[in-house]
Amino acid sequence: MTALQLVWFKRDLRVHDHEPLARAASEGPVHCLYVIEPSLWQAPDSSSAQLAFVLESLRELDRDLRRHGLWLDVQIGEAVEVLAALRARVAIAALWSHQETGNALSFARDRAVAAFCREHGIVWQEFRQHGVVRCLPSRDDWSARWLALMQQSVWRLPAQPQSALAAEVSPLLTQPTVAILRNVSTAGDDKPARQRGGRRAAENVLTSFWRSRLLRYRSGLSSPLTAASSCSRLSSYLAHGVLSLRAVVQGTWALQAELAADPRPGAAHALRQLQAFEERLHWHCHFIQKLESEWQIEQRPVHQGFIGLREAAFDPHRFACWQRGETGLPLVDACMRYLAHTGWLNFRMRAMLVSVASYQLWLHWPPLAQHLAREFLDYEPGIHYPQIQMQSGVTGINVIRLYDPIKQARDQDPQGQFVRRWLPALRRVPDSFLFEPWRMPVSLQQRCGVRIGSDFPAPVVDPGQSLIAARERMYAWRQQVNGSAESARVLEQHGSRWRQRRDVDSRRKRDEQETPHGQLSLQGL
DNA sequence: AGTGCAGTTGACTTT
DNA sequence: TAAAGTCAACTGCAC
Repeated sequence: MTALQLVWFKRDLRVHDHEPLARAASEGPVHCLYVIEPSLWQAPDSSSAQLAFVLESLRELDRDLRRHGLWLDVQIGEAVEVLAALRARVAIAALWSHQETGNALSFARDRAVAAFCREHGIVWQEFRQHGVVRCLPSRDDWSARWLALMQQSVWRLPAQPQSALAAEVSPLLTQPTVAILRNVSTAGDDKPARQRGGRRAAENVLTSFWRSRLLRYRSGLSSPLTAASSCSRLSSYLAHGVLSLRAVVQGTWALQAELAADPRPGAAHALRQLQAFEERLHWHCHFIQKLESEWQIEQRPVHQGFIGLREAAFDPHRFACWQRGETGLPLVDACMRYLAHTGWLNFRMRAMLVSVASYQLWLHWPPLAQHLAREFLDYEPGIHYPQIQMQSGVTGINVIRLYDPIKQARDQDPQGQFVRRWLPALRRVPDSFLFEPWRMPVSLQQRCGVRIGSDFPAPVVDPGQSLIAARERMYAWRQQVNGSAESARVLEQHGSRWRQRRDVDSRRKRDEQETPHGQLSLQGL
């Protein structure tokens, strides 16, 4: 019996550009494993829709592996138990996987696996798949590290990888992978319009973005009406690793190079869109790094001076209204229902949902984070928690952004198509009242066939007053923590160095203008 | 043709 | 990926 190279798939459900798989395959016979871990899928931040997306991706992963003479062994159980059972039957030469920046549960699971490996003398080889650095000493040279990783060439499987004999490994040999997947229940997948998992779907989305949708990227990003087709829509595929971030970055660079050499007038426009997109790929890793560097921020605020800000004031009724899309604020409710239906929402509207919950409704952020984690098909813990905390104003280092849902509606959905589509009760309300239907006189309500308070909820808070109150509370609180050692620590540990660099640049530019030197100073003589 | 003025736009600051 | 306010520059128009 030859010892096998065990490749453990987690949030990296692909064959292309898979470093652990490629390296393991050059070492000896490979066995590919995915573990459906009940403790993770029963956790309050995961949902059946996400599981269904993963199962769809596993099905295609198995198919792609079989094209290379390999196959995917899908096991159900806790990771350490599954590994122990495997080890009882076959010799494991090494465990190969990508590093994962997950939640506290997957972190604990990884520690248990590490202990198991140590105990049994199994070497666990982990590799980076994002521009995220374990045990990052300083944020200062982070961008350079990101660039270096993205510039490395993509990994390919050796031509003829050697598969570990299935008979040796699996007692379920008679049951092909697809049958196992079919038996996993996804009851409760309540998102009829969600994206489908799998490599084929991912490639189609990527291709349509690069071929055409790209051109409306910047202009269509903000409005919920256009975002679904203008945004890249890669997030779910990146979150589950169906696409490799590096491959997307390199594809973006290649297309940029092509466009830079293209003399046609449209090329410059396309190039600008791609630059905006590339910036966001950067931010992707910047945020994940925060959770990697400080895993505790899943539970407590990044800035500990914000402990106590909202906890005691938590109002379960307001929270339930927000969750169900029944706040009585039309754009907020429309967005929540759209999200429940599709598992996706564009960035600006996500920010608005969190802002309204955090400020107007004055809700503590962890319950918001948990609800949205389940709703987002593209839930990526490393992006999720830092983002929610930033939008709810407890990081202490970011500008407080208070969204006015009425202004957002007027800006992003001026004709009210989005609101009317997702809130049929308001379909006949005229534009002038659509975003503040509670202002309608009763006679008008009757004429539009909607009674505010029964057919459509009355607003759960006064949106104007609650916004003003929240602003006052936030600035008072910030005043109090300003200049504290904690503020300096957060900035040092998590702050983007981008702003700093720009400040230096603009200061240099200003200095050059004010005190001309060298040849420039001769110009006026 | 130049001036004054109201209204608009954009860059920047403040909360 | 805020919103509101300030200010200077600009625009169109009347005289």
